[in-house]
Amino acid sequence: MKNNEENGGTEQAIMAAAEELFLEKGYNRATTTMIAAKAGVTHAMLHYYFRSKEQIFTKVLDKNLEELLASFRPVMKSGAPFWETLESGISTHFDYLMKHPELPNFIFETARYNPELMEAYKPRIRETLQRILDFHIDVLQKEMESGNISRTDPVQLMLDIVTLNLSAFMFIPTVGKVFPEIGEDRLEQMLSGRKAEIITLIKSRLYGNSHE
Amino acid sequence: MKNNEENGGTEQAIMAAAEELFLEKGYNRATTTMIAAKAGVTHAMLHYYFRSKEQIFTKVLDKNLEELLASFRPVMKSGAPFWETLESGISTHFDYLMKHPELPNFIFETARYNPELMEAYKPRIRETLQRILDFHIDVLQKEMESGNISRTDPVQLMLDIVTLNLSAFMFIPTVGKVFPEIGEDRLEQMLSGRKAEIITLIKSRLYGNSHE
DNA sequence: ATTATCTATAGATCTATAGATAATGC
DNA sequence: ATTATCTATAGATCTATAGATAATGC
Repeated sequence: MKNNEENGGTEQAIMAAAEELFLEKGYNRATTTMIAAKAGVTHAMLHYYFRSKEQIFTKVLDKNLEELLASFRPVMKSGAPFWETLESGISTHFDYLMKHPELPNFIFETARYNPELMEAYKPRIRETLQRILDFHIDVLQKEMESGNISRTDPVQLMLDIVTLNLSAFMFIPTVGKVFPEIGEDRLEQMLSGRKAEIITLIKSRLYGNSHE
Repeated sequence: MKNNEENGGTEQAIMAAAEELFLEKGYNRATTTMIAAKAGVTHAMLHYYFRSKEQIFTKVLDKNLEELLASFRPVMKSGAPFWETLESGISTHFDYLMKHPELPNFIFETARYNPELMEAYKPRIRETLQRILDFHIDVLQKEMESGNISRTDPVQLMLDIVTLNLSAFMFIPTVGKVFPEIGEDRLEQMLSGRKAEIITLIKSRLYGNSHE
């Protein structure tokens, strides 16, 4: 009996099922039993290929955390004028999340309820966040000194951007869970409307706006 | 053997323990075993007084959801000029959450992973949110027409305010769980810094600001 | 007699492993 | 001989209840 051709092998089938369930339910609520069922394999197979639930989860987390960190990177492609750079950063970040809408909640859930599973990634997370912060502190400082933008605490500004972007993807689908009658379409609309709104919000925070 | 004088009776002790654990861990992760242990009573007592885990949870949810909905109400004490009203609304809402920092995450967690437990509350939630929205649509419309504020989609503006306020209380403590070395003080600072920042943000969104 | 408590246990479910069995690659 | 799979089962843990026992209020 070999591998299980269709889904690219048993191991891949397990990984795929695990990823889907972990992203949807988080570490504690997604059981190995459910994962096996969804992958269409016997329960014992999970342990044959991965030894433990924690190890499967770690593989899933690894991949997805890497993706979330990557979503912050394009923010820092520099060269262009300040606002253009920042705007395209926010925009790229938002678009990235649009393609992985479950990402913010998955990482949040893990960070909050299973922080020990993130231990190994702490240095890399730290480093990424620090780098982003340093980059922006610098640029913001210069812009503020030349009077181009309002005075702001860089940490707070980063929190503005990050929490606005992330929470869009956390809250809107959750509202949909409690009120399914709102309809996918309407929720989609609200979500994609967020992007322009967030950019406008940050722009007027920095530059003011003249009642357009 | 009567009641268990100290903690105001066994029933109260169970409720208190249950509330603490449900708020911290959510419905699924807080087990009846843990609740009994924390309350210092035998496990059977939970079922003697409340019959089921679900019923204990419902009592906790009931109380806390009521509080969250109440946190939206003061936003609508009207009479004063538009911006004063809105600002005091945001501020009051933020202060309210400051006193119940676990509230946003608790309700979010329940809505996302146990929406069926919120069924009974849907009408009241709907109604509260609708009322707030209607109120603001009205006032915003007027202000926009007289050219006092920038053109905005009221739903998006409400999302701005609500997600900014709620996510402050969800993300900052969670960052603290992954990086305990940041320290309570620093986190407290970031959190209370949010309030002024959020108000400034919304104000400049509506009125612009002249680089102060 | 009623109310409160404890002990013991049922029945589900979850993670994990041991050991038998079948297929594949030499 | 190695690799993959299945069956069966161990051992934890979780929610829930039955039934015995003790305290309280008449």
